[in-house]
Amino acid sequence: MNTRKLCSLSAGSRDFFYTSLSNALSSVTNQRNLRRIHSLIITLGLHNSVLFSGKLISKYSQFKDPLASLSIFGQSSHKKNVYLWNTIIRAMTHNGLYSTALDFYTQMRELRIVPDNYTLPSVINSCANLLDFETAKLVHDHVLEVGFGSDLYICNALIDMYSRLNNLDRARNVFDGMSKRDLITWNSLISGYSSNGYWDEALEFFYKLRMVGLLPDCFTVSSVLPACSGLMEVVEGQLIHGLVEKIGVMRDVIVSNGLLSMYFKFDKLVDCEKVFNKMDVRDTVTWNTMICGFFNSSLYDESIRLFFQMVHDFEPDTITLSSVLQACGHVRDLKSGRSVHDYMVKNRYTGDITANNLLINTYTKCGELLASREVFDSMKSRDLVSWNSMIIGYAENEFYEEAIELFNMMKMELEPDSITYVILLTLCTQSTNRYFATQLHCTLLKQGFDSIITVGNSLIDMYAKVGELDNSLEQFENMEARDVVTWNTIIAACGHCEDCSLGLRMISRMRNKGITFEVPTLLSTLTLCSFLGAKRQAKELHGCIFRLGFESDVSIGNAVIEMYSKSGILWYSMRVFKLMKTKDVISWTALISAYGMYGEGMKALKIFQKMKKVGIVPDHVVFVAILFACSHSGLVQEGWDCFYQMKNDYSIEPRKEHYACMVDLLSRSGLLAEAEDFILSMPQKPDASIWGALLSACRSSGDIKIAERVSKRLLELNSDDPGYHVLASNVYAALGKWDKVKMMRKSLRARGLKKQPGFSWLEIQNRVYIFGTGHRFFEQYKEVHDFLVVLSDLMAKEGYVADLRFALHDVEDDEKVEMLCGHSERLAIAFGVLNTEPGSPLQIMKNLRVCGDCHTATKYISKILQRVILVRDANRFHLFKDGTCSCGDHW
DNA sequence: CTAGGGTTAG
Repeated sequence: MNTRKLCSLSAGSRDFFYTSLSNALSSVTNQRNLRRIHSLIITLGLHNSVLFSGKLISKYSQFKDPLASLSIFGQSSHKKNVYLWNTIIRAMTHNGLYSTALDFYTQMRELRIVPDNYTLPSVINSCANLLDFETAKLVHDHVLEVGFGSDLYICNALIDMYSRLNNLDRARNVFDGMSKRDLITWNSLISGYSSNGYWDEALEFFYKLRMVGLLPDCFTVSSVLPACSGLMEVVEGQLIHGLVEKIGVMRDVIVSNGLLSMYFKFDKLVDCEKVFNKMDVRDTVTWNTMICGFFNSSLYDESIRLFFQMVHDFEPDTITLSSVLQACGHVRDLKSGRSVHDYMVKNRYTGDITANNLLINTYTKCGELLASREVFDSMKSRDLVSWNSMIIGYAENEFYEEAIELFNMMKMELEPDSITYVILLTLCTQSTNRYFATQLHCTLLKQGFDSIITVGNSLIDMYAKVGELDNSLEQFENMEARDVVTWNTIIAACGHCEDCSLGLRMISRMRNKGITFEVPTLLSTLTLCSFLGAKRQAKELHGCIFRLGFESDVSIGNAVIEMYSKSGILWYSMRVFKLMKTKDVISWTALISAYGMYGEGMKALKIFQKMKKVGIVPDHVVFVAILFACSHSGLVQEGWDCFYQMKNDYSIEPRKEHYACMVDLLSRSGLLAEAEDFILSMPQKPDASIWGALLSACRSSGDIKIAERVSKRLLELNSDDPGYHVLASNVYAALGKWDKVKMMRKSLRARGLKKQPGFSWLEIQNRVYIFGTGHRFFEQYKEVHDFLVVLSDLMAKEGYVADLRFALHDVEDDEKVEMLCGHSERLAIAFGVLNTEPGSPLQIMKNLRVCGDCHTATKYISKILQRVILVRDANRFHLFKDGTCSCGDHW
């Protein structure tokens, strides 16, 4: 029928069409038909009717066309009534235009029109979505004012609103004031408690609900399940699971997803599988929960496998992709990572920033930096995380300059955040670019990032790791706010810089502030105690660990093993190792290192065999320990075996530490030429630590020719570590080339590099006494000096001749002897002998390596005085007994 | 119900 015909109809017929149109409007199912009816209404001139305007407004809003609704409302301005106002408010809320809805509500109030009980829930809902607490209170007052205070729907909406505004007291008040409640009332309150983390209350009301005889539905259950997880109430969770099966909401996907998530939180993977297999309807969230759950349970391969199973008949979303990419990165599964990437490209998922950021991350972890960069460059828009991820990629793969370059590029596009600075400060601890560290510190000060605690913590750590404890300390003292990590970091800093007394002071300051010790606190404290090597302190700390209940922590156990071994009680290390319930590769490494330090290479090898037998896969660190052990026991063949085993059986590329150990092993065993060839065959450029290892061995073996050649190489590297300069300068001193020595001293001073001063210390009756080389001002100095003179005579009679090559100054020979006698370890030994019972063992600690002459002298002293002397130097233990040393001169 | 970057520790 055409329009013309319609217009010429009689009044009765018009009534008929009026009703038909109204019915058609109510039952319209798509937007196209709605538009047709709309134009018909206009043609018929019925658009001024309040009824049709209202119906059109709500229909357009149903089909998500709020602009159409708005224009109809605007056009009928001359005769708006309550009905239209209500309709437009509901329409706006329904389409998420909450502030517009509230504007209409305000206008309505100004016109003194009261919304009906169907519209007020919409108004309340808008307040909730806008998180507008002030308006929320006004609306609530208005509700009470107009007498809707006990309306079920309105009260339900109010509870929901206050829950979302995180004001559970008000939600609870509304709940308590209601005379009639339905399941939605209960669900709103329970979900409010649950989503705001009030687990106890959520469970409490769940039980109350059951007591009043109501049957929970899928919404109730999915609200209360997180509360079970949150409270770690596995039994409650299982009970609810049982209930769910009984009342039959099991078929609901949301409920099953909730059960899955709960069982994953309790690590009940078997139950997860059961629930998953029972589900006949699954959705994307189901798969995401599975993939993410396996990831969180460290079953990365399983989560990758599930992804490829999922894509057969399900479309993943960006959350799925993010989860699976994380898993790929974790296990460095480049192949799967690439497949996921391919999938993303083929299915046009490449616009998601998060997924791309994770792609960068995955490729980075697999060492595929070019691929990371390709993703980074291909991104249409990048956020902070993109830049930070790419910088981390460069930093983790030791491309420090590239990381810095990217940071400079980043600054042109957007403001770095505190995390960027933390990343770069961490980079500074590894890179040797000290200039950049200063620059970075200045920039972050200018931007005010020094007030962010994590940045401050990273500054403390950075300065300590480049050896500038003073700067760490200054940063620490200047901080206005500190957290537990700050304290842990400053204590660790003292450990890195070997300042025990400062470390111990920091620990007591921390305790006085009432800050709770954490695992890292104790780990740092253990490191300090290991360095100190004092038996009493070591045992006290171990007791403290028991009292605090940290004894079962694996990393703590590992550090305790190290502490006892470095304190000269290897037996305790073994006992702690045996008592540990779980041991990781680090525990075994700690024990192997311990035996290595005592020169027990064969035992270390046996432990290594046992470790492999119980199924622990060796990592690169344990190979450092085993090579170190071989080198300190002169086990050349065994060392080579391990070196090749590492490459061939475990595909671990040797790092410079491994090369340094091998060079050490070869050169200590007198194979200097072989060691030099080995260095020249290295795939990487040998650094100072490698040449340094050869040089120190040359010195003890007395091969001056190679020594001079190696010194030259070492100096060419121009390392910042003063130790190597001192080593080279000692070679020239031994050669008598004093001009060169002087020149080097000068250049060291000019560059501000200071040789670490030598210190020795020992513990007598719970007190630690420290001696520095050439120290004269301590109690009993005269007695010690006189005793050393007497001792020299006795030693001379036994055949001792001072090895003047170890006196490092250009002075007369008798003065050189005098200087050697002033070496800190000799002072400590003499002091120890004078202050302990004759015949009792002595234990001396030294921060540097023991000098050759002192080593010989100590052998004589142990024989003449019949004392067992245990000396721990920077590298290992020497047990002097009756004129010999346990190191067999391999040191 | 599910998602991305950082500090302390061998």
